Amino acid sequence: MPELPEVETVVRDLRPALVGRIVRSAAAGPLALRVPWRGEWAALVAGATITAIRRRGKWILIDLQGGGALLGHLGMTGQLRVLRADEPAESHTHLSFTLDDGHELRFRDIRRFGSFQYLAAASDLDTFIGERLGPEPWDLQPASWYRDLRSSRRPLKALLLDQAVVAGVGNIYADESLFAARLPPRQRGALTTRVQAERLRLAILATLDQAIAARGSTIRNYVGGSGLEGGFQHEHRVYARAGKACLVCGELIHMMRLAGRSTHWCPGCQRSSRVRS
DNA sequence: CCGACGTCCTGCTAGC
DNA sequence: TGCTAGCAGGACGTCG
Repeated sequence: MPELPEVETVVRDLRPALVGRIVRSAAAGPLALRVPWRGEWAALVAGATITAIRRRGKWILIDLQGGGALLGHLGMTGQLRVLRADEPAESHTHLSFTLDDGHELRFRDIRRFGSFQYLAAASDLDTFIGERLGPEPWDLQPASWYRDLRSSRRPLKALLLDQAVVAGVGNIYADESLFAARLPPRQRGALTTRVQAERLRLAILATLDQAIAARGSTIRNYVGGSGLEGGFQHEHRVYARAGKACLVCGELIHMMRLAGRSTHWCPGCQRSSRVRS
């Protein structure tokens, strides 16, 4: 479910409820997440003060006093919320962290593609993130971004989904960004011009900024850290609009399978630029 | 080495 | 109305 704007919304929602709180205890349900929660982590987390909560790509980092950290990923259906400890846990709640103010941080995940793990040192965190994630979209350097696109034969859609190329873009925002940049999802990275690369970079930033302002997109399960649904699904211009008229040119939005994901685009607006010999 | 594809899991719904 | 195949905001391992 959650891409960068949704994760950013969760983190912003949770920050005031978490920073400064002390974790009293941690408890896991019987079903394993993608990374199984280890029993010994509970003792390492208990008693620690939460000093920060931040986002990197689609990952959530909760820093603990003493250098440890919790590292979470929402997968497709993950929800991370702070609720009163006396509220009954919803179905599919797999992890609960009791806080010192009568609340609990709860991780709920229907499909269990998400994960939550404890890392003992900041260097572990840096290594974990470093070997998976490229730059945040706002940190992309035009020159290296252009070089990365040019050096690959993969379709632009596949490059946008690759977290090592740019961190945080997922299926919705890849399609919306390519539409905003007027580039066809199937275009090979190697055929991208400097002008197109810059158009795409700026389209990603604009799309993500708008989505964050709308608190992300709720298609099925997503809610923010306060339990609120997102609003950006009402502003999608191609995603889940197959068969409907393009809001810019009126042609029908198409859907195809690309890089293993459903891909939505407008054949009128996103034409391949002819390479002339 | 790179890129395409299958797999993990549950729930909802489009289409028969 | 009732059933079921197929699909869903992701990441990663494997295969060619």
